[in-house]
Amino acid sequence: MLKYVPSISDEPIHQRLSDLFREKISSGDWKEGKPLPSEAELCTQHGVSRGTVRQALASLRSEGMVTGGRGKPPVVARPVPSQSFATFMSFSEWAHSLGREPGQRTLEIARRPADEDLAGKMGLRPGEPVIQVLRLRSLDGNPTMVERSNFIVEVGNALFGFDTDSGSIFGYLTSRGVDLTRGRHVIDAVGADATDAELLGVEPGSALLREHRLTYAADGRILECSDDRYLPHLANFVIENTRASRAALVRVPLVA
Amino acid sequence: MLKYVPSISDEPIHQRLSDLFREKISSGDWKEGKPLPSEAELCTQHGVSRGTVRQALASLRSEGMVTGGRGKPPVVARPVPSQSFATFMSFSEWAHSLGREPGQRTLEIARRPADEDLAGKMGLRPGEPVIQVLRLRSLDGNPTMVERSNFIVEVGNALFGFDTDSGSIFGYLTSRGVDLTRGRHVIDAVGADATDAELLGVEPGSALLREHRLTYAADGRILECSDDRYLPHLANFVIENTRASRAALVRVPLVA
DNA sequence: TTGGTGAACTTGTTTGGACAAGTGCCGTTC
DNA sequence: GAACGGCACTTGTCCAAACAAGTTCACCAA
Repeated sequence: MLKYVPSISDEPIHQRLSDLFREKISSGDWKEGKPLPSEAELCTQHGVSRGTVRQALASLRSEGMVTGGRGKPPVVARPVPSQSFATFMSFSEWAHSLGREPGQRTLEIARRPADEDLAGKMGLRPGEPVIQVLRLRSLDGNPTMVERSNFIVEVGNALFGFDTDSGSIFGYLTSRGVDLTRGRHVIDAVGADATDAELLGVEPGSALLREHRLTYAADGRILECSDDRYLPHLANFVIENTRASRAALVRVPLVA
Repeated sequence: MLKYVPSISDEPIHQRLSDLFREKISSGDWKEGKPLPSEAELCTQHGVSRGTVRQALASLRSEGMVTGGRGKPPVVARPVPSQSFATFMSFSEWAHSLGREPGQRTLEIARRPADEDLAGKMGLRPGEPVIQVLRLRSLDGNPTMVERSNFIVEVGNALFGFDTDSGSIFGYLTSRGVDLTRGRHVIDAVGADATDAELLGVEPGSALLREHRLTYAADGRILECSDDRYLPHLANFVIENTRASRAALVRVPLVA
């Protein structure tokens, strides 16, 4: 088997391929609604076996970017790629991926005991200390989101050595070796409280889009619990699902 | 290869396996946080090859129900399975899957020309007629959501022969052969207007969670455009993502 | 007791082959 | 010209094998 470029990267082939395919789609090289090359063609083009090509395509399928069926060639369904873990977890990463400039103004960073509600969510004993950060995030200078984050001490203490006005907490923590691996996001709506209203420049009680997030480490510990409130006319959430592929999104009821 | 039960079903093996695994998890047979049997064990248990078992597990992985890594046994990450297409698309299906009783009161069903905004969203010419349905949906008798649906005439006309107070429009349409295959959902927040406020029993301007949906046919035509507004303390949306698996959810900005 | 080595086991990656099932096209036939 | 049949091509499914890479745990040595 002949490899044209003996890649330096140690990423598995199927992952490099799916990244390549994603890029071909987002760059418009493979156009929406148009069929992409057959599996056999992709095999010979990249010098890999069909299993590997299928593995790469399966990744795109599960994201809803590609559809297709038996006999029919696969078709580009959605030109907008789904977002990587980092892009979805980090406001800064997200902004950069859009070519926008993220901004942040830290209003408070404090260490205080968790109240009962927060302790319950984070699996701590009530009164155990957490590091709380309150920031106003902006896109190209426009206030967009109020971010309230709570970190466990072990993680949060590292933040006192970081200028939270300088950029991404997510990026800083990962560069420090904190292994954020999983996020659980609950999306609902909430009326702006006095703080939200003042920071975002809206009337108190205005509808805000809230993303309530729990961030887990690889071993299952909860590292962070946050409450992000977006101006709904500046950002929202999109999901696609099809009969063939289940969406990872779930609509849940809340018991009264 | 020996099959214990030569199944009558013509579903592919990997799909039957993934359904079985999903059921084992939701029934508590495989408990959250506990490792599940090794791939080799599952192979011998079900008399299939490793590739097939991995294909079944990949399905669960992409839904975030199972995690794992090289060397480590796969672990049940989330006991709540993701929702099928029907469960996520249909309020009635959703309620039933939770063991709750869905309710609906039709306030209006009308045929009128689409305004410019709606026509743009649905890819129609302004003034082309659509069928509009306004319903109040409830869970166990409690008002939960205001549903505003717009159907293209071809689909909507079938609704005049259906009692929209009797149950699921989604279910009725699919039973009539309408091929709803894809949904695009935009989630944001909105203040309650006068109608919402009265129906849901809240103050005008209260924050509501809005799901704005476009439903597509297999050939890509838009069949339905809806605006569902939930009481945020009664229902919301949850998504999980990990470093390994991209989520199908995307956070998008709105240009000012 | 502690530390390190290594074997056994696990999952991840990749290849190759075979068959089933669906689509599209071309040519034949009526 | 239209309908039919068959062929080429495509994707879906399934199997078997081999190696790479990480984890776990028992065993042995210091």
